[in-house]
This record gives sequence, C-alpha cells and structure tokens, in this order.
Amino acid sequence: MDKYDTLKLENQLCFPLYAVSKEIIRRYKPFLDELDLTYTQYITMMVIWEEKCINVRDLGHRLYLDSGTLTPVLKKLEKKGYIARCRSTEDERSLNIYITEEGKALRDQALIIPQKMGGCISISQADFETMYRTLYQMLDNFSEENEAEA
Amino acid sequence: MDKYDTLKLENQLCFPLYAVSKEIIRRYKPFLDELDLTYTQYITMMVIWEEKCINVRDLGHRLYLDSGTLTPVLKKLEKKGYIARCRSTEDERSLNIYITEEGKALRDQALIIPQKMGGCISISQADFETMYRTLYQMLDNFSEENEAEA
DNA sequence: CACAATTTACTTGCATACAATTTAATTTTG
DNA sequence: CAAAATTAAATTGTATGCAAGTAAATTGTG
Repeated sequence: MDKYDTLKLENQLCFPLYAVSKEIIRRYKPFLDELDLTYTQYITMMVIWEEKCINVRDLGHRLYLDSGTLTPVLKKLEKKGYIARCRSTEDERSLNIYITEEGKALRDQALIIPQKMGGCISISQADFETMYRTLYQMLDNFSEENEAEA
Repeated sequence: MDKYDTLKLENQLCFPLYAVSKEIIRRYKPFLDELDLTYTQYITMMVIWEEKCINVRDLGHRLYLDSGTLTPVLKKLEKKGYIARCRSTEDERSLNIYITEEGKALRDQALIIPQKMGGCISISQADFETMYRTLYQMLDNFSEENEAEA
C-alpha cells in the first residue's frame, strides 16, 4: 500500500474509458473512410438523420459538443452537400440544420457501418447492456450538474 | 422497428463512452489547471512517476498514444522541468524519459487531484468495478488484435 | 419604450490525436 | 560483410475539442 496509489494509471476509471473510446473510433475509421466521413461527422449525421431539422444548440446538447466544434463540422457537411444551414426566421440567432436529398441517400450507404463494426467490439450482450446503463447514468448526472450550474 | 435503428445514436456503445470520457476530462480541468497540467500531460506523468525510466515506445503502449502525440507533450513536460529526455546509449533510436526532482515534487502536489475528483464521478463502487473489468477486457482484446496484425 | 442582460453562433488560440512520411539507427538476410 | 528490411522517434497535414471572447438578435426590466 503506497501513498501514491491513487495516482496510478491502473486505478483510474477515466483512463480506460478514454482509451477504449479512442480505440473504437480508430476501428471505425476504415469503414467511415469509404463514405468520406470522420467519426464526428458521422455522429452528427446520426442526429440529423433522426431529426429532419435541428438547431446548433440542440445538436450540441445531444452530442456533448459546443458550437466551437460543431460550426466547422457543419460547414464541411454542408460543403459535401449532405445538409443545409439556414438561419431561423423566428429567431435570427438560431441556425437550423436540414438534411438534403444527398444526405438522405448517404443514410442508406451508412447502414453498412454498424453492420461491419459489429464484429469489431468483442463484448457480450450482457456486458454491453450493463455498461450502456452505467454510462447513461453518468451522462444523466453530468447533465443535471450542468443544468444546476446554469 | 425501423430499418435505420442501427444508425441511431442511442443504440451505439461508442458514443456514450466517448461522451463520458470527455465529460470526465472536462471536470479534471479546473484541478489540473492549478498544477498547470493538461489531462494528457497528467496521464503521461502518471506513468513516468511509476517507471523512473521509460522510452517513448513503451510509454505509447501504456497510454495508447503514438509518438506523433507524445513527442510534443514530452517536449512541453521537459520545458516545465518535470522530465529529462535522453537518447539511449545502447540504441540511439530510442529516447529515454527520466523524472527530475521537480517532477518528483509535482507528484506530491498531484495527490490532491484524485482526492478532489472523487466527488465528481457519481457511480457506485460495484458499478465502478464492473465497468472497469469490462473496459480492460476490451482493451486487452484490442491489444491482442494489434499484436496479431503486427 | 429604452437599456441591460441573456442567448446564439462564430471566431480565435491552444492542445491534442492520428495517419502518413521521413530520417537515423539497428537487425536480418543472402 | 553488405544490402534490405525493420524499428524508433520526429515531422507534417488534417480534424477535432474546448475555453474565452465577439457580434448580432432577443428578452427582461424599470
């Protein structure tokens, strides 16, 4: 028992979270490359595919990203033709994101991604579900904290 | 049941991993700021505190980071006086990292970090242990895959 | 209504991450 | 042993992320 035990990498929870998350994203890359998407662009499209129309603020809340990160990502997705960016008529501060026809077509091509990734994460269904629950529990707590401080 | 269900953000495991990892790192920031360390510099120091002497390659394996990321981080830590960077005499390709006296002193100051972070992650001991086990299981599988392809 | 406070997205600056390439040193092979 | 292959770290280029600050629009208040 060492006074420095709490400073050992192996006693942290954050480090394996950080490492696993990066390793999984790295395994997405070859599949995402075929669609010319980055991981951030991919999860951004996931929300836009579901929502039809969403503004930058709400998108940021869903993705835990701020406008400093999203603005350049959204401009790239617009350039590729998958989304349209239009100021809201009711509130000019707000920027609405819409899916385009090309964006809808991309969704069908993207179906292959989760399919191919399936084999990459060797984890049992039970472990998946347990971890999923704990992770979202943590995210919910973080969201509450963020609400509280605002 | 929708044909696009597999493309929903809420059905991914990677996304909450990625989001939780970032949120925790964000909560480290105010405490790390007091030591003028970033999260990457912090976990790098964690390994160096434990090892006394380690080369960039082994450090990279421990942290799941490559030299492209580590080289600038190590140069900054050297500039701050916490580490020394010396080419190995046995193998000039290899760069050895040593802790300095200032680096050792920093370790004592850093003891406050895990202490303060304790309250930030609201998760039961049981959930912690379960998640920890699953995460390292996944990391082990990734390491094996990386060995195999090499 | 006028002004202050707030909100939204954008911009800027800094620090990662990682793939791909380069350079130098070492090991393997014919 | 000499050339080829391999290895280690550094460099280059691209894409995040986030904090802090800015500008424009909207809301709240006296």
